[in-house]
Amino acid sequence: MNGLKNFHYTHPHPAVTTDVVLFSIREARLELPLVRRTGQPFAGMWGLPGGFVGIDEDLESCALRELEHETGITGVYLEQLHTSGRPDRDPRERAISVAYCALTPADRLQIKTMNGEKEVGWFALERLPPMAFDHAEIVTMAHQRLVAKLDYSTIAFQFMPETFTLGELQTVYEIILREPLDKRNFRKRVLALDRIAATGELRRNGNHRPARLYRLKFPDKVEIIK
Amino acid sequence: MNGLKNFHYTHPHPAVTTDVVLFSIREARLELPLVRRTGQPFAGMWGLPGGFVGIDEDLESCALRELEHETGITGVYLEQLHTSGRPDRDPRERAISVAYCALTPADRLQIKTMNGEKEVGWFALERLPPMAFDHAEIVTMAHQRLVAKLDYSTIAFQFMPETFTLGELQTVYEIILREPLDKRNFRKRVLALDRIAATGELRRNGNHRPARLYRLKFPDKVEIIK
DNA sequence: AGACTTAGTGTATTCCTTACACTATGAATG
DNA sequence: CATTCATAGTGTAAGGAATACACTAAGTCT
Repeated sequence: MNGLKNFHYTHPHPAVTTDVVLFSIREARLELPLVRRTGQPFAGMWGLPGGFVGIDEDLESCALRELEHETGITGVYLEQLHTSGRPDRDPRERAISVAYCALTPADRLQIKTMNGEKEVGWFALERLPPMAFDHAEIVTMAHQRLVAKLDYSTIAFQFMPETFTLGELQTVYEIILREPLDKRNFRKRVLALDRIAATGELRRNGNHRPARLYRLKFPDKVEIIK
Repeated sequence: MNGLKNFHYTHPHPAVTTDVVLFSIREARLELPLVRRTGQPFAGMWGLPGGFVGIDEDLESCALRELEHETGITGVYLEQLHTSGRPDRDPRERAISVAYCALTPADRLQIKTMNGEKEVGWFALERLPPMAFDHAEIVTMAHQRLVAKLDYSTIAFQFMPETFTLGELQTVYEIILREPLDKRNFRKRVLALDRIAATGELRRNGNHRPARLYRLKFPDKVEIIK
């Protein structure tokens, strides 16, 4: 805390923050974590996880640090989304927010929720609460980006756990696109990408034929396709 | 100038700048304007037009203002590109740059070059000089974005003057893509977009049949296509 | 009048996308 | 142990989109 120090500039500098829209697929919905704000402004309201950029801190590091600090979530896929700088977006002082879009498989969550002092809530994209600042706009932008990237990149693979079935992968696409897909065409297309490989293992769940398990060939890479 | 004033904060704030990569097609090349730096750091080197964001100034306004101030160019198409914030990118102080990608037809230029004190130079994308800060990286990103957007948006139309021929439009595409296109297929595709309309006028230049002139139906709109 | 230069036009083929229905396999049930 | 149940897994035909390709049109220049 620098509460007692002062920093001087010959011209005024804006505050810079990062904010993260972290998507995950939970309970067959596209959901994201929001943090209950404790201080002013917008105290008590929900907002994106984020905070001020350290003076020697990279923007991505800041986004990841604040995400971990406020939600306990680490190891996500992260890409820069947009920088919002409307002069009136923060009533206290000029604040510029560099927004990031992040994706993570649902099985990486819940390891350490409620580690900070702040309340964290998961919200379905369809049922978002009123949000602080211009965070609603940022979420909209992130969603548009996600949908757009679905069909020219391998971004959806970032929702998948270590191993997964083709049925599960198809379900992820269907949830994001909000429409059913043809099973045979989906498999044909996704296998033709040559980005996933069968592990040789099977998954046995319900009273039905077991499904082959697959894994990503390049787990952390999101590629432009076609 | 605020040389005598001081601004105080309880925690350090970064400086925020905007930088603009403005593409235009000149002499059958993709070119962009750079500004000779006068002050430190990188004095004497070339850099993107840009500068500090005013404390009550929108980011886009800043980009447009600095572009006009340093190069005299106005009325361009502008879209946000990327925000660079590596802590060491400016040797003086922490500086975060919001980069914009801009496009303009060549006939809007040269109206008032050299209006400021700074030297402005146009450089072919293939023959860029050494550049200040991380501006070379920013230009690379802008170029990648432009090429990518060529085939899923109507962005290339932003290079065209009020009226133009299909041959000129095809040449623009060929310059950016660095490959020749089939004339009949190009016309079929571009007319099918239904974004340009014949004016009814003809253009007579050389010793050959005159070409029909077209204009954009929605001059300022860049749309996602297909 | 003839040569030159770019404008302007249509069709056949190939490739990709889409639509579509049945068999396979293990679990659960009685 | 036979039957039911639920999801896994597979191929082909038709339609639509992208591609390859060559000649005529019209005005200028000599």
